Amino acid sequence: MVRIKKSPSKTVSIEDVARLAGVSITTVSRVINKLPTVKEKHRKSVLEAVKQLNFQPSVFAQRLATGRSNVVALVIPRYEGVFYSFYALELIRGIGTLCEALKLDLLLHLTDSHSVLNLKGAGGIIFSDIIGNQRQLEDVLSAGIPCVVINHYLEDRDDINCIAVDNRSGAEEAVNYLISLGHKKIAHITGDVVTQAAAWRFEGYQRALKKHNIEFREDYVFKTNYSRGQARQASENLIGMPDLERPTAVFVASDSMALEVMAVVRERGKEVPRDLSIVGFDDNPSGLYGPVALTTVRQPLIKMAEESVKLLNTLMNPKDKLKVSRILLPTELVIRESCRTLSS
Amino acid sequence: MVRIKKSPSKTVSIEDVARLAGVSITTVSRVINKLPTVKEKHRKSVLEAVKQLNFQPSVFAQRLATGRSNVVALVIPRYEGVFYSFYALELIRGIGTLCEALKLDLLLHLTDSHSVLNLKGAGGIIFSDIIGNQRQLEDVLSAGIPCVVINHYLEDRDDINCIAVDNRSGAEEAVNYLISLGHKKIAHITGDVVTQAAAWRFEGYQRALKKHNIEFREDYVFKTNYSRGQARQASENLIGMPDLERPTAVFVASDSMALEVMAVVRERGKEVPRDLSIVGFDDNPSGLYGPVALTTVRQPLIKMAEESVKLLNTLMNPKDKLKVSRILLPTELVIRESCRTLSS
DNA sequence: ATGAAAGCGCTAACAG
DNA sequence: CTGTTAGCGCTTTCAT
Repeated sequence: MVRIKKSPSKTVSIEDVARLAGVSITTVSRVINKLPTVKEKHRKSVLEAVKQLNFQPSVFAQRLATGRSNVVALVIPRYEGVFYSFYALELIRGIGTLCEALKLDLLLHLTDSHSVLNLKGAGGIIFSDIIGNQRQLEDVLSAGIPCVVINHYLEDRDDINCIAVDNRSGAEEAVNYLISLGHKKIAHITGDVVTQAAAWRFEGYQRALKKHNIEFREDYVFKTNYSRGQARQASENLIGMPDLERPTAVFVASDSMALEVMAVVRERGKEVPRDLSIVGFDDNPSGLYGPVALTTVRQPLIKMAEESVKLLNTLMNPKDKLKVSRILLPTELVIRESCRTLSS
Repeated sequence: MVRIKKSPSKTVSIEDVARLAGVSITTVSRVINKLPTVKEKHRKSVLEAVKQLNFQPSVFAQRLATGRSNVVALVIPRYEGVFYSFYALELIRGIGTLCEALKLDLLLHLTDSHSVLNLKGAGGIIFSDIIGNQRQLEDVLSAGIPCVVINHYLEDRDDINCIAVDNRSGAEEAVNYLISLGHKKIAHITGDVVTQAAAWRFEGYQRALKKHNIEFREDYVFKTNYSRGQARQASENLIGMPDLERPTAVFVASDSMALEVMAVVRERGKEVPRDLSIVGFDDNPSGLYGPVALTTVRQPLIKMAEESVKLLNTLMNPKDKLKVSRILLPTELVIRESCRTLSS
C-alpha cells in the first residue's frame, strides 16, 4: 500500500507536531488538552514542537471530533430601540470581555425577530431581550442548546435560565424617593414598552403612586422609543403644561433621555431641580458631567452581562445537571443633585 | 463485515437525509450546495427530507472538509477611548447587519493589543483601529488570512486593505469654515490622539490654520480621551480664559464632546453661537436635539462598516486575485446652527 | 504511559 | 447525472 505524499499545505497539523516531537498524534493531543497522563519528557518536546511550528489546533476539527463548541452566540434583536443609549454597548462590552477571558468565542447575531438562526455551531446562546423572537428561543430550547435570556425575566417559564434587572423595584424606589421629597405631581417618560425593561419601569412607577394613594394620570405619561428626540418632544410637552397642572418631578426611563429633559428645562429658562426634579435610569457616566449631577437608578448591566456568560459557561460544561437559574438583579438608587424637596 | 448500528444520536446528519430521500450523501451535498447537476426529482425529495428531518448541516464538518470558513472576526482593541461615543456601536451595528445579510458569522474580539488572537477559524478579519496591535495584524498577514483594517489608513503599507475616513480633510474643512466666518481664535478639543482618527483631526486643524496664516497656539489645544468628562474639563478651561484671549470658536473632535461644550457654555450664562461657535465631528443624531442644532462633520461610519464587510467578503471568495484596496472615505460638513459669522 | 485505529459530518475528485 | 471513496484534523476508545 502506498502512502500518498502529503502536498505541502500551509497548515501545520497535529501530525507535523507529532513527527517533530517524535511521538504519536495521540500524545500530542493529550498534551494540548492538558491530560495528566504524559511523561514529562514527552510533554516538553511536544510543547517545543508546538512552539517551533507555531501550531494552532483547528477548532473545526476539534469541534467535529468532540461535538462540543465553545462558541457563545449573542442574539440581539435588530430593533431600533435596542441601539439607543449605552445599554447595548455596555452589554456587548461586558459579554465580550468575559468571553475573551474565558476563551469563549463570541458570535454576534443582530437578527430580525423572525429570521431563523443557524443553531448548529453555537455551544450556547445568550438572548438579549425577547422582542417578538420567542420562536427563536423555542427553536434553541428544542435543539437542546444551553441558553440564557438576559434583560427579560420570564415569569411564566421556569425551564429557562434568565438574568434580568429588577426594573419594577428600581422604578418604584425612584418614584418613592420623589414622593418622600414631597412630590405628588410626578410624570414618567417611558422607554420603549415593547421591551420588558421599559414596561416594568412603567409598572414600578404606577405601583409607587398607587401605594401612596396618588392618582395616576395618563397625561403625565409620555411614551418614547428611548431616543433623545422623542425625549425632547416629551419634555417640551411636559414643560408646556399649565402651571397648576405641570408635574414637579419626572421619572425618566433612561439617563440619556433624562439629560435631554434637563437640557430642555434649562433652555426654557428654568432650573433643575428648582422647577423640575428628575430621576433617570442607568447610571450612565454622562449623567455626571452635566451642571447638575443626575440622580438615577443604577442598573448592573456589566454584572448582568458577566453573570450570563458565567452561567452559560457552566451550562456548556455540564459537570452535573444544574437546575435552572432565574435571577433578578437589584438596582440601586444613586442620589445626586437633580431632585429637590418640595416644601409644599 | 458488520455495520455497526448507529446509536440514536440527536444530531441528524447528511446520511439520514440521504437514506430518507433514497439517494447518496453526495447528492444531498449537491443539493445543499445548490450545484446545478441534480435531477429535479431528486432535488425535490432531498429538500423534502431536509425539511422533514429539520436537517442543518454541521458547519464544522463543512469547514473541515472545505478548508473555508465564513467567519468574519472583528477585532476591537479593548481600549477605553474606543468605547466612548457612538462610534463603536455604529460600527458594530453596520458590520453586524451586513454580515447577517451576507450569511457571514461575526465573531467579536475585544482584545488587549498584545493578546494573541486565535487565527484559525476565521475566514477573514476586520481590524477596527490599530492601537498598538500591529503585532496581531502581522500575524494575520503572515497566516495569509484575508483582512481589512478600518478607521486607520496605513500610509506606509500598500499590501494591506484599509478603509478609513478622511479625517484630515474633514477637520480642515471644518476649520476652514470657521475661518471663512471670520474666526481667528479657534480652539481644538482633540479626541484620543493614540487613535489615528483623532490625530488626523488634529492635523487637519493645524493645516487649516497654517494655510490661512493663523498662528497655532498650544494653549488653544485641549487633549482628551473622547470622554464627556474630559470634554467638560477642557471647555471649562477654554471658557475660563481671559476675554481677549478666549477663542471665539472651537472645533471639537466628537459630537458627544461638542454637546458637553455646549452645555458648559450655557451654564456659564453664555450662548452658542453668540459667544462661542462650535463644530463637532460625527453627525451623531444627538446633536440635532439640543436647543441649537450642532454644525458638524458627517462621517460615513455605516458606510465604512459596510464596505469593509463587502470587501472582506470578496477577499474570502477569491474568484480572481484582486489588488489591494486602500480607501479614504470623504466626510461632509453639515452646517446647522452652532456657528456664527464674526463681524469683526 | 503510549499508540493504532475508528470515527465526527461533510466535500471533492473520480468513475461510471 | 449519480455514487464511491478518500480525506479534512482532531479526539477517543481500546489494546499494549
